[in-house]
Amino acid sequence: MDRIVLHLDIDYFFAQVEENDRPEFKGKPVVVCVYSGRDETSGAVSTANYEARKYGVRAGVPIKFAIARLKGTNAVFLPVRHERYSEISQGVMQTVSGYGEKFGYASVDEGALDITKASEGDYAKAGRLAEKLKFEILEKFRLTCSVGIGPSPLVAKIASDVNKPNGLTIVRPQEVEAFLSPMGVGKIPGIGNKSAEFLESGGIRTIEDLRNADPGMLVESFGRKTGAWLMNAAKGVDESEIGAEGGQKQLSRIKTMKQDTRDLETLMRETAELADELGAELRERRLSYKAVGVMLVDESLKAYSKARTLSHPSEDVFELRKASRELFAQIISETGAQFRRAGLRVDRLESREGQQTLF
DNA sequence: CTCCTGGGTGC
DNA sequence: CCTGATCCCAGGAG
Repeated sequence: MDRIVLHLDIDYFFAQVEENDRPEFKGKPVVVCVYSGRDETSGAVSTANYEARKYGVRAGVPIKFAIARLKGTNAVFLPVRHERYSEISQGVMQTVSGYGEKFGYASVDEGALDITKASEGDYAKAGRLAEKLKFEILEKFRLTCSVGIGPSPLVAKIASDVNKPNGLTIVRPQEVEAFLSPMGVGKIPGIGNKSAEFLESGGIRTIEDLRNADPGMLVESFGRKTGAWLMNAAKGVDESEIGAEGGQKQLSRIKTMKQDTRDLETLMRETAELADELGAELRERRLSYKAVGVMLVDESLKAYSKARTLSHPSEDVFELRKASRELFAQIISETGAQFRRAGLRVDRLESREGQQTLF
């Protein structure tokens, strides 16, 4: 039996949760923000509802830009509440996972489900399953979502994206080529702005163009692995198994500082809390780390990073502080830049004694 | 092969 | 005007 995959994406997730928690926000532009604290309105938009999107306010735009665009409207600006979204996400994804065999958590608002058996290989039945799932999520969580169904995780994900919000798009195997052909190459997950621009500069605009592109050129430009992925993706081919993801590999925290600095002690002070947070999370989840990394971003937003592998796995915050001090000092000595943002990372995580599974 | 850095992604 | 978190890959050095 050929595989059938369902991909689900909760619509404008963070903003939709805020609308549910504060029904008086419904109908207004809602902008969920990550405030950096540098000044009152510095930061970026995390999620905006559709009312706000009408004004060009989308994820990633500066908050100041959003304020300017929404001036004169009754827009609501809210800070992100990750714990709240995460709690709801777990409930939704639990519901989703009950509808199929294998489930994969793609992100806080996205999941993929293998429904080959649940649908008996029948797309009509798969569609009815999706309708039922959407209804249950609406009833239980008052959330709308967009669903795609297709013969591979890739096609299902792209399908979930074409009809939003509250969409359901089914792409049968014999329809895959016609479905993908006219789309821009940027619809393929993994092809962002940079890669799309590069491809377009070579005359490759649509997925059909990509399918007919020279494989040698793709491998030369993108490397062996990504080149091969692109050639397969253009045909909708994606053999990856759902739910095969390993445990978490890294944890990181980065913050924007009120003042630019290149002083080591200031950087240590600014990142002390980040180290504590990472330490707490390691403890809670019973993880140890085998490498430490630091990140700095200068005034022109250029990124610097350094990392070091430890001789033994550690679970200790002091070890993290000590290593980060040395890494920060190295970057400072190698450049004259003033830094705007500073961050810490613990890497190559492993489950501590007790063989608890990670997820 | 392992480690490290930088770049890209995507939300 | 410019957030924060994660993963993946390429390519160079050792």
